[in-house]
Amino acid sequence: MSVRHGLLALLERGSRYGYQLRAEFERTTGGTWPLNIGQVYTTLSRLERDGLVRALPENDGGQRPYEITDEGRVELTLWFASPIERGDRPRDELAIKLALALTTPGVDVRAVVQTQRSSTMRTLQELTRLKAASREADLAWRLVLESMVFQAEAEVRWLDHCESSLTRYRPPRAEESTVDTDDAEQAWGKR
Amino acid sequence: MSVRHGLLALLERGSRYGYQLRAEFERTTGGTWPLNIGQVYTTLSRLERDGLVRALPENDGGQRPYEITDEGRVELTLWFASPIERGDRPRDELAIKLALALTTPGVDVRAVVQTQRSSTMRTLQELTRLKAASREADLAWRLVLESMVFQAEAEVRWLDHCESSLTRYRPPRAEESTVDTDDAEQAWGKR
DNA sequence: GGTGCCATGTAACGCGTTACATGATTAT
DNA sequence: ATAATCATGTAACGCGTTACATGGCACC
Repeated sequence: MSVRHGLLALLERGSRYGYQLRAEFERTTGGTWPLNIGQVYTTLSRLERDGLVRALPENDGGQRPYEITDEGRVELTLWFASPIERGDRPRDELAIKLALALTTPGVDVRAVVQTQRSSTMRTLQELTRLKAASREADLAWRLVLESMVFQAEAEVRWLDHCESSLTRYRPPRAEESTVDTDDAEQAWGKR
Repeated sequence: MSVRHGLLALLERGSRYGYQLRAEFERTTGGTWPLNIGQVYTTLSRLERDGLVRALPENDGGQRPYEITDEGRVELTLWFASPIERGDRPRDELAIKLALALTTPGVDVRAVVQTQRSSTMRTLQELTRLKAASREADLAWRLVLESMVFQAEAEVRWLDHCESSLTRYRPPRAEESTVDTDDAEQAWGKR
């Protein structure tokens, strides 16, 4: 929903057409998340269908600007007023990968952790470089950048935490409960 | 791709059918990200189509187990071996929301930050509760939990950072560059 | 006999991405 | 002239979610 609401927010500043919307969206987020132009048009169509946006007549330059409707303003206000909850976020692929690596035979979990750590550290360096190059006037873009820095730092800390947990952890002996036979008939077959 | 690769990883432990896959997936991630059963079947179909998985004949119980193929094992190994890069991740809705809130007229950015902060703090409490209730044996689930804790903590720190930036920041006077007129003809019209 | 869980699917839709088609204007 | 950029769209596909349909089996 980021794009949908993002476009709505941009239209709250005044009427815009597709290409402008993409450019402004990418500008305020510093080009971090490039926005496909095709998606702008399809999203505008859906917004129009839902009555949150209204298409204006094509102007001299052959451009088709849109404006936000009152209903759109309500929706936008609601978006800004409601927090993003845990359930709204997409699955965390890294967490899932590590969780599964732990119980997949033949996977060197430590290697997975280390590879990710190196990659994230590189990202962190790149972010620092970008931060140094950013104009101090552009608050929005700086905050987005810093959001990514905070996240990357947290990820590194978590990866280190994972490693030390791996060291400490002794897997429970197969006395009971845990099952990792080849075919899972024991775990599920008889019930 | 989390689900696709996740299922592949589960099948590496041995042959499984749809319902089992969902249950195991949710178990190793502690039910944090519930997995729709419909998606399991469609994903299995695509995996089969791509030759990463093979359907086995229906068994006595009317179940249709799948097994991983050699090609599937290659794909899985690749997944574990390659880190998750910045470009792979989805857009961060919170960062986008805040960036846009900054330049949308009539939006109380401080209120947005505070609302989100409260929500994230509540999440953090909930996570602490869950952590206390978790069995120490289940390493995967604990690590997933802790990943979310680290992320939530980083988010709170970032929100605080945003607030203090807002306080410090004086928006650049409209002498030059910045444009926020109603219709954006000045910004784009003449070029 | 009904309720509920196990189990397998299908359909419809939204979001997101890539690629392609078509023109107009601008720059070299 | 032709190459690049601006600008608007369409098509196809993957992933994800919700809802619905169907059937078997167990339990009360």
